[in-house]
Amino acid sequence: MKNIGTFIKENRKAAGLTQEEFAVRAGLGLRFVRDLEQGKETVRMDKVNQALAMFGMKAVPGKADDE
Amino acid sequence: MKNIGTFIKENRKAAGLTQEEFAVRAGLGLRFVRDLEQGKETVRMDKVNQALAMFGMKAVPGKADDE
DNA sequence: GAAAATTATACCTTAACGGGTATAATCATA
DNA sequence: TATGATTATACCCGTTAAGGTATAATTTTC
Repeated sequence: MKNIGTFIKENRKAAGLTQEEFAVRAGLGLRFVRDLEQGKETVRMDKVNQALAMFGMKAVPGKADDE
Repeated sequence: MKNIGTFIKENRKAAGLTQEEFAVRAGLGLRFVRDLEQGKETVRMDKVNQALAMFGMKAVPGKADDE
């Protein structure tokens, strides 16, 4: 499974949303959405889950070596 | 899939480690390990991944409705 | 049951995340 | 190319996570 930032970026685009639109709808700050999609690792999990929830997902444990 | 805190708690116990031993081996603070296992949602993702890495895992997107 | 070990909760300090804003860079479209 | 839209990077500040320590509660072991 791809990393979470990539997942958000791809699904956001597939939904036809800009980062700004996505941030507003998810109730997140634009800066956070950008940091997340940019692969920042020190983000807060509650915010990450708030973003993933837009696609019916959440952060769960997965094999680390899955591409 | 269970939430991450539960995953850590169960696997840590299965490995026969106390929270303190686990914290030391993972290079994490004892307080963080406790907060994580207690279900604290505002933890930082890099620390969560540091804990999951002890079992070859990392945080990935998963279906939100999986029990 | 008692004692020891483990875990949970509370207080304090330091470092940094998240948010806002501004500016630069990149991409899309004509 | 030019123009606009979108995304990336940088700065400042308030809030808070993380870690340490101490104490209480819980669990385990005898």
